[in-house]
Amino acid sequence: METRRDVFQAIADPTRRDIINMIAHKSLNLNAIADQFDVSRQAISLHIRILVECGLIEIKKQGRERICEARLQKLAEVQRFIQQYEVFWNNKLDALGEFLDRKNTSIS
Amino acid sequence: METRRDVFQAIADPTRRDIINMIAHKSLNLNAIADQFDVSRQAISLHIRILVECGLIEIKKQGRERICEARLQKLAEVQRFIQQYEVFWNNKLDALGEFLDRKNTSIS
DNA sequence: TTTTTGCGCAAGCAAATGCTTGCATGTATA
DNA sequence: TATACATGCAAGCATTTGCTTGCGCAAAAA
Repeated sequence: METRRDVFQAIADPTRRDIINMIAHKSLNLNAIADQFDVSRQAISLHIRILVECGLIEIKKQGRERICEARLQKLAEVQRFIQQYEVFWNNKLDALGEFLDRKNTSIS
Repeated sequence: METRRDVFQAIADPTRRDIINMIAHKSLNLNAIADQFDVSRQAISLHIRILVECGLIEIKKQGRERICEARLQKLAEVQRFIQQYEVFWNNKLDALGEFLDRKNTSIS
């Protein structure tokens, strides 16, 4: 049912973006992450599960700890989506963008 | 209450990403957009409202029609988030990435 | 071995999300 | 003017989301 875990949805939540930020350069265990937030450990655990399910985090068991490591390659999918529209805010192509804009104000 | 309309959340929904795709190069009125989907016109209307609220779409009234134009500059915010992690999947920096990865497997 | 620590599981809940149908209204068109 | 079209508004509803608390269990520490 909830196989809808895609990366776009995963990064939609600000807490999850914070978690990504937190472990991007330094892997942390679950409780160390949860300590940084005001919400309960369990809430963070659920966020992490979502990140795991969509491939943005990998968990390595180490004794009783779960070390969360960032696997951010999946963000490339989002980048691909964004990049195709980069033309619309990129300075060097602003002229083109506005041109297309004006050209299509009226529908066919 | 629902001023939580941020761009990340807006693009989390596949239908809304489709809408963005649809009007990126060609502005369309609301019904023309809704016709492309299986869901009701009203459902699409709500999606468009969300896109308007976060600044990704601008509506120009034209007679009885509402022309939806893409204003994708706001996507730059997402790009900024993504770009800081580009190093983690960029080939030329893979070595560095893996190095940092290994280095931080154990928490401090 | 007893206790503490790290974490998962499960139930419960309020709010948000995505969708629908029905009705209202302004704007073109016949 | 009567009618068809483009759209908004509102109510209702099922599902998902984000969160909480309480319990259980295995691993580490005392």
